Amino acid sequence: MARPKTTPRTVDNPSVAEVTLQQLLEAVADPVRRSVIAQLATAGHDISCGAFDLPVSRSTATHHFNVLREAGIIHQHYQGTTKMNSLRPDDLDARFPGLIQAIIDSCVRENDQVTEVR
Amino acid sequence: MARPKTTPRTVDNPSVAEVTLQQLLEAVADPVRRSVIAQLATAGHDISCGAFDLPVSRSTATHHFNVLREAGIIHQHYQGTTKMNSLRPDDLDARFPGLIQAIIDSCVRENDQVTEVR
DNA sequence: CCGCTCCTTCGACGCCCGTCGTAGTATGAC
DNA sequence: GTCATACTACGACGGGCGTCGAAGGAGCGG
Repeated sequence: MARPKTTPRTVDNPSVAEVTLQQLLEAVADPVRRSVIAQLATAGHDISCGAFDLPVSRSTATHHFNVLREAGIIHQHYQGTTKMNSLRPDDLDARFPGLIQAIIDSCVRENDQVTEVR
Repeated sequence: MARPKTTPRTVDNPSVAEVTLQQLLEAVADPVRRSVIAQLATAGHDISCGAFDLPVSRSTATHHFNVLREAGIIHQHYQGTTKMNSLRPDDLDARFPGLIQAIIDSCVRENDQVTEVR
């Protein structure tokens, strides 16, 4: 009712308290998602969804971004039609001390190895 | 094959170099396996396969122990017909700095929460 | 209004993993 | 030797997740 036909583009990033260890570890268990983490950590600035180098289709990529966001690993926000991604400030560290950082570090190393073999 | 009918009961625990990040994270993404980790960390001593409190059948438990061992997280050795399990000394720390310990800590906390709700 | 770009949603599909029960092997006690 | 115990190996099954393509909404620029 009186709902606008068009919904504005917003993203709701979950609060830290809503994230479970299960979610976090599942999110990180997928190589594509780890690649996203590595690219974000290496770049040091926000990256749009389309600008990632990923071996999957756009729709699959969207899925992975959702998983990462719901796990509290990345933060997303719209900027026009473009969706920007950044590693979330490590407030997750309060719930899982040291875990996020250790994971990010491992992801970066893993990614470096891959690119260095090429 | 001239393979002896009876193979003595030995376990080969993989070397650290053979473990991949993928293996480690997959291993840790399962709640049953995290429970094993938590119980080992809390106990502080070796635990036999049969002495764990797990919500799955014995054969399934065996499967999980294999995954944990191949991921370099636990060490197994026979003692008669009993197979003992221990958390592996953190030589994995060289490959994935801080990761194992952060995971173990999170597993313990997670387990504590569960038991404290009861 | 039109078209273009980005990203999302939906349904479908295939495969892998966790699960089980059964049957089997190794060890130790009697 | 016989029996009991502890764990393993194997085959089967079901559900979930990653994957895709097609179709569609949101914003931007003419």
